[in-house]
Amino acid sequence: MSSDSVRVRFAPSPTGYLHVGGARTALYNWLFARHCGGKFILRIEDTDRTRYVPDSLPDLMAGLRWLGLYWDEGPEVGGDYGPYFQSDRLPFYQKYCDQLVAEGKAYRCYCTPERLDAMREEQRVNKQPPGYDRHCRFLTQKQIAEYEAEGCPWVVRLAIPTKGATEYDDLFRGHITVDNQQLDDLVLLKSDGFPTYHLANVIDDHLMGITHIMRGDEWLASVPKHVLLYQAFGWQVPVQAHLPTILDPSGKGKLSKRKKRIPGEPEMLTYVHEFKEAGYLPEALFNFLALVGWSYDGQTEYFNQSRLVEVFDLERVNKSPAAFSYEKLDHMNAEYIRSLGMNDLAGRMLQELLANGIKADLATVLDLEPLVRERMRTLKDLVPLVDTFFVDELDYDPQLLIGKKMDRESTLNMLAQAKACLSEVELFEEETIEEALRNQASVLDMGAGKFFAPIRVAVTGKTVSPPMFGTLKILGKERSLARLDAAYEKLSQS
RNA sequence: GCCGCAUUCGUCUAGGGGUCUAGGACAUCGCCCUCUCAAGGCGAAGAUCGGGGGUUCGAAUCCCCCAUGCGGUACCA
Repeated sequence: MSSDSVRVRFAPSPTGYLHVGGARTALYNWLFARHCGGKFILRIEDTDRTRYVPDSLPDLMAGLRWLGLYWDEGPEVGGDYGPYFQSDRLPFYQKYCDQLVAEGKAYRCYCTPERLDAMREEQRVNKQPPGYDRHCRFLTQKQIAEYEAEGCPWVVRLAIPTKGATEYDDLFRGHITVDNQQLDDLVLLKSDGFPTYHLANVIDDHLMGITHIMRGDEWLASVPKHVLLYQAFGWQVPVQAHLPTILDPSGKGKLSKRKKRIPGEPEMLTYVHEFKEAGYLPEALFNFLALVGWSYDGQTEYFNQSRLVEVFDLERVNKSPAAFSYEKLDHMNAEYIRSLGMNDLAGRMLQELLANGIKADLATVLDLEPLVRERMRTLKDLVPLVDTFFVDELDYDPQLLIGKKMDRESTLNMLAQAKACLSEVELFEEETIEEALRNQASVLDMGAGKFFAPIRVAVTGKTVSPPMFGTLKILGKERSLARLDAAYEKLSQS
C-alpha cells in the first residue's frame, strides 16, 4: 500500500468526556497518520440517542486539541467524506441495510423486547449460551405479511452463516479464527431507524476510505461480525489493529471511566480535562500516553511530538495490557516542567496563578521561576509554593518559629539578630543576603541551618519553602524586615 | 457457561534459540550535595522470564497442556 493513501479515524461516541484510554487510541491513530503522511479523521458516532451527553462533544474536541491531535477531516473542519456525524448519515445506513435485506443477507426481526428478555431468561435458567434464537430469520411470507399489517416495530438483523468459521488478521494479535456458531444474528438497524455501532461503523469506514482500523481491545471480539458484514457487502476489510487495554494502577482492572475513590488513595484521574486541570502539561501527557503500549528501544523514553511522529512504528505496539502509572506520569511531567524555557514556564505559571485568583505580574513570575521550577511535579504545585509572596499578612502558628532544640527566648533573640543583620544589607541581593546571614550565624556560633529555620518561617509562614535567600530578595528588604517584626510580635505574644 | 486475547523486577518495558549469571525507566532504600523541600550525583535491592510438559547440543525466546487475568457474549458504543 502506498503510504500516502493511509486514512485512519478516531470515532468516539458523545456519551462521555474524553478518557485517557480514548486519548491514547486517538494518539496512536494520529501518530500513525502523521508518520505515513496520511489522514487523521474524526468521526462522531452518535447513534445511541439514549446515552447522548450534550457537552461531551466540546470536551472531546477540546481534549484532542489540547493534546495537539488536530484532525484533517471531521467536525468544524469538514472534508470530502462527510457528514462526519453518524446521525447525519442515516440515509446511507438505511440504503445499505435495505440492500442486504433484499439480497437475503439480513432480515427484519419483529421480536419484542419482552420476548427477547423471556428468551434470555430461559437460556439462563437452562444454562444455555445466550443469543438470539433466530425466531424471525425463518418466518414465512405469510407471517411477515401479518407482522407488517399489524404495524409491528422491527429491527434488521444480519443473517450469520450457520456453518464455517470467520478468519481475519489483526496487525497486533495475528491470525484469529472464530467459529460462526459463536456468532449471534446481530442487530444492524434499530427500531428507531438508527444503525447500531456495527453497521454504521462498517459502512462509514468503507465510505470514508479508512485503510486501518486502530481501536481499543474491547472491539476485538466483534471483528468477526464486522468481517461478515464487509463480506456481505462485498467490500474489502480494512487492516484491523486492536490496542491493548489500559489497566488501572493496580493492574487488576480496566482503567474505569468512572472515578474510583479508594479511601486514603489519591484521586484517580481518568478524563483528559482532569489532567489539564490537575496541572499536567499536554506535551508530557502526550509523551506518556505514547508509551502506554508502545516502546521505542526500551531505553529512550522522552520524545517530543515531532520526534514521536518520526519514530512511531506500529510494529512496536505491545499486545499485552498495561497498567497506568500515575507515578511515572508525575515524574515525566516534572521532567517536562524543568525542561521548559524560561519564558515558556513563566507564562504557564502566570496563567496558573491568575486562574487561582492571584494577581501576579510577569516580572514577578520571572523572578519566582528559578526558585520553583525544580519543585513542581505539576503546575498545581505552584500556588502553595509561592502564595506567601502575594499576601500582606502571614497566618501561621508562632510555635513553628521555634526550631528543634530551641526555645521561645532563643528564637526571639534569633529573630532580632536576623532583623538587625538584614537591616545592614544595602544591596538586597541573594549573594549579599546570604553572606550577611551566614556571617551572623557564625558570629552567634550557630549552625547556619539552625539560624535560618526561624527566618524561613517568619518570612514564608512555612517550615518548607523555596530557597530562602531568593525568597528574601524577591520579597524585598522592606517586606522582609516587616515579616521578621511580625514574627517577633507573634511569638512574644504567644 | 461459551468464545477470544494476554502472561519478563511492585509498575512500564528491552528481549524475537547461544552475546541474558536478563538491560533501561518509575517507585523503594542507602550515601553524597545542601538553608528547608526539591532537583542532581553515586550506589543497592528487586524477575529461577505464570506453572508443567516437550523440540533442541542449547529456550525468556519455538510447540502443546494447565492456571490466572482481561475482554466479548445488548435494539451500548
